[in-house]
Amino acid sequence: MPDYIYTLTVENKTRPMEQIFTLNGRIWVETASEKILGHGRIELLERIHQSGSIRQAALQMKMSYKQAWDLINHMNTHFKSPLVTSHRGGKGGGNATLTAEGLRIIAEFHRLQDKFKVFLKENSVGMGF
Amino acid sequence: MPDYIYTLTVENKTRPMEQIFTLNGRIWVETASEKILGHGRIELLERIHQSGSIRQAALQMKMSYKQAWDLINHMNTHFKSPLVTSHRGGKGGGNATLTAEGLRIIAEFHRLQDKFKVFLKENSVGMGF
DNA sequence: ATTCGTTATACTTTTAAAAATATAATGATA
DNA sequence: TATCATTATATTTTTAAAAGTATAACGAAT
Repeated sequence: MPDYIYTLTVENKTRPMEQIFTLNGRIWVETASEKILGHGRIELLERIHQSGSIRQAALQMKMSYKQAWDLINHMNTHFKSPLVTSHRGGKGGGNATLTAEGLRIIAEFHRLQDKFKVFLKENSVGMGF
Repeated sequence: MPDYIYTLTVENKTRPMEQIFTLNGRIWVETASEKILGHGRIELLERIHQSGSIRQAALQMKMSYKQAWDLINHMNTHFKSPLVTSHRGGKGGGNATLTAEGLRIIAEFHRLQDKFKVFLKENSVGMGF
């Protein structure tokens, strides 16, 4: 910087001059004791749907196969009927597909999620922060 | 159990017969890169307000003093003005009090939280799960 | 001046969650 | 019947977050 230019720095290191605060959040489905369904599980279901494989879905989400399997198993045993059916052996080594109930659950969650997005947007503007 | 009593168990271990699913969620305030304010921090502010002490607030929440201090410091440096002022030494060893801005932020967050509670209740009934 | 309980800060240890690893089971296909 | 990639499951290792520990600074009250 040439020495005939002078600057006055008003902001400081720890508190940037302009910060944009937004309202964000998460919704999920739970019982009295545990979480049943949320963001991550829905994405997992969707990736299983498009790949036909638990392993591929897990890889795409950088999640261990074990974790993916545990989540699916948990959902399958906590909804009235399973959301995912899987088979091992055969062509490709095995496969996993969504049940009609699984697809319905995804759609239902998206419906809620869309309403929630509207809520967040509406309440983000004019926040007193 | 006497042997003349017979029982028929219909539910199974992994899937209790009747499960009540409810919608739950959390909201918070964030910038593009980090969380600024949520549930826990609001509770911390409130407990500092009523106890006049960071240490007591932390103890009540079973949180380490360090964690409490870090959270407060983070808030103080990320809002336009500090939410908490603190002093060491003197009567009682030191103290912490909320600023007017701190009290305003609590009220503002509660306002949002109340609206969110309504949202959750409205969308919990008739959920397709 | 000494005591006291708290604030402020650095450093170490614990803990729980997630990932990684290992291995058996499976069934279509070549 | 040998191969293959995957499902299913147990066990071990890694990791990051939180808690715990230690210590200095502080100032009112005695």
